[in-house]
Parts: sequence; structure tokens; C-alpha cells
Amino acid sequence: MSGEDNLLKLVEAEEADGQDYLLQEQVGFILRKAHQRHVSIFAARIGDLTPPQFAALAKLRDVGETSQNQLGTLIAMDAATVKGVIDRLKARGLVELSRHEVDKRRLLVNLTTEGRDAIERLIPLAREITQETLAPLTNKEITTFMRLLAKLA
Amino acid sequence: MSGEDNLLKLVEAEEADGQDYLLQEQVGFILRKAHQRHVSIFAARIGDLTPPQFAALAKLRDVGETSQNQLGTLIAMDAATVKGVIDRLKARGLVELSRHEVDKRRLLVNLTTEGRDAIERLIPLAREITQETLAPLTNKEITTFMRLLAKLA
DNA sequence: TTGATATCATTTGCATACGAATGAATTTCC
DNA sequence: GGAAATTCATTCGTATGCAAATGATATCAA
Repeated sequence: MSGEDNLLKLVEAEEADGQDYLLQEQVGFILRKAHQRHVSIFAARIGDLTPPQFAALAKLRDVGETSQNQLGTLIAMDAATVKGVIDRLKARGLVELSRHEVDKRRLLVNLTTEGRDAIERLIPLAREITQETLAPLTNKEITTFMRLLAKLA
Repeated sequence: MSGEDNLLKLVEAEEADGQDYLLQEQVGFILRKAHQRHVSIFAARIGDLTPPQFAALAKLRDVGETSQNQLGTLIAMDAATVKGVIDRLKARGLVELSRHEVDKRRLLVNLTTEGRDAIERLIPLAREITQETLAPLTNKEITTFMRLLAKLA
């Protein structure tokens, strides 16, 4: 190898910040793929409801009637997004809306009887979805992974 | 507590499969939040390009000219999604399109000079984005987390 | 060689997802 | 009490993300 070659490599090593950047090893890229896989598993088991719609119903089951914005906070959706989700659940008769008596800005959301039936019926399927999503890991790995994932979220 | 109360609890315990289902502990929900956080970090550091757009450019830098579909496979996007991403990159002059000479179905995608400059310039920022996303973890935790996440994706 | 299949790309429709702007109602604070 | 700031909801625009249908081209197989 010539002296010029060595110099070239040196210059490259100094300048080429992106020389060994591998997209497929970046956490964001893999996170996106893992999420994709989960959504796909979800769709295979619960075809007529999306994960965000399920999340809204499940959280309403936990907390009972709440404002649309508050529900959005609880399920990590901004106001614009949660509105669309609730609109579609309302169109299907799974939630009902009403105005807060005192604070007239607030739009209260609650499960209908049908919505409550639906979420109770779906929760066992949701458990299976969680299991299938985590199936590539051992029980010990699952514990570790969930602990670290929670730190990132 | 009356006998009726005990009977009621028993019936509830038998029927209520979803009694202790906690949305905020489900892997899908936390995965979605972790992904959201990453996208938010990305947007703060690279405001004028989305993660999918960045992924397309970074992968084109790796593999050079490819068909649109093939690029989609490499960055985990279906045909409909990758089309939109490439259209927007083309509108900004970061990629150029051409027809495959032999197989006239294929739409070849390649970086323009401007696109190559952009991705080289952005890769150092992307490294910082990865770092910031993983900042809540120690180095050892990062190694573990990436190994397990890869298994799920 | 040609008929069946498969592949590549496009389009449409629907569902998140979020920033920014807007309007209505409430709270804060002087 | 009233102006300023905040909160709640809506709307608009843009960008994924995917299923399904369609059209063009290529490949395979009888």
C-alpha cells in the first residue's frame, strides 16, 4: 500500500461521518418495524377495530366517562387525532357523546352498552395479541424488554 | 358482606376475563408511544425531512439506484406508501426517476447530487437522534434492548 | 406459442398522526 | 370586574400506512 493510499484513508476517516451508518441498525427504524408487526398481528386477530380505537374503548372502560381531550391524553393522542377516532366509534354506536353541564367546552365521551360489550369481548383477544407480539422472546427476555421499552416511552 | 355479595363476586371473577387488563402495560401501546417519542426527537433535529423520507435517502445511499418497489422492501414500506414518499422527494429534487431499459415495468430511483449532499449532511444528525432516543438507557441496557427489539421486528 | 401467473406500479379509500390556526368557554390575576 | 392567559374542541393541510382493485409488462409452463 502506498503512502498516498494511507493518506486517503486517513482523510476519509476524518471526513466521512456517515461512512458506516446503517439504517437497519438504528433504533428508530427497528422501532417502526416492530410497531408495524404488532399492528399486523392486531389486525389479524381483531379485524373490525384498529389499535387506537381499541385503546379508546379500553381506557373508557377503565376510567368511565371523560372529556375527549382527557381521553386523548390517557391514550397518547393529540386532540385532532382523538377526534377522528371518537367520531368513528360514535358512528358505530360504541361510544356516546354529551356536553359537560358546568364546563360547556368539554365533550364527554362514554361507552354505550354495545361499546362495553364489545370491549369486554375483545380483551381476551387483546391478551392473545400481546402474547403473539412477544412470542419471539422468552419470559425472562419479556420482563427485561418491557422494563427497558417503558423507559424509552 | 352478604351471601349475595359473595355470589356476585364469584360470578364476576368467572366471567370477567378482562378484569385486570391494563392498556398502559401492553407491549403494543408502549411500542406506539416509544415510536411517537422517537419521531418527535427526529422532527426536533431534522425538521425538513420525515423519518420515512430520510430512510429512503439513506437506503439509496447504501444500495445505489434501485426500483421503487425494491426500495420499499428495503425500508419496510408497501408499494402505495413508498410511492408517496418518493414523489415528495422527487418534487424536492432529492431523487430522480427513470424507466428500466429492459423491464419497462420498473421505475428506477436514484439520488441526485443534491440528494446525496443532503443525506451526507444529515447522517451526523441522525446519529444524534439515535443517541437521544436511547438516552434513558445505559450502554449495557442499550445493547440488551437492541438485541431484543430486533427479535420483535 | 399462448394462456395462466406473477411482478411492478398506480389509484382509491380509509385510518392514524401532528402542526398550526381558529373560536368558544373558563380561569387567573391584577 | 375585566383583561390576559389558558383550556377544550374543531378544522385544515400534509404525511404516513395499508388493503384492494386495476393495468401494464414479464415469466412460466403446457
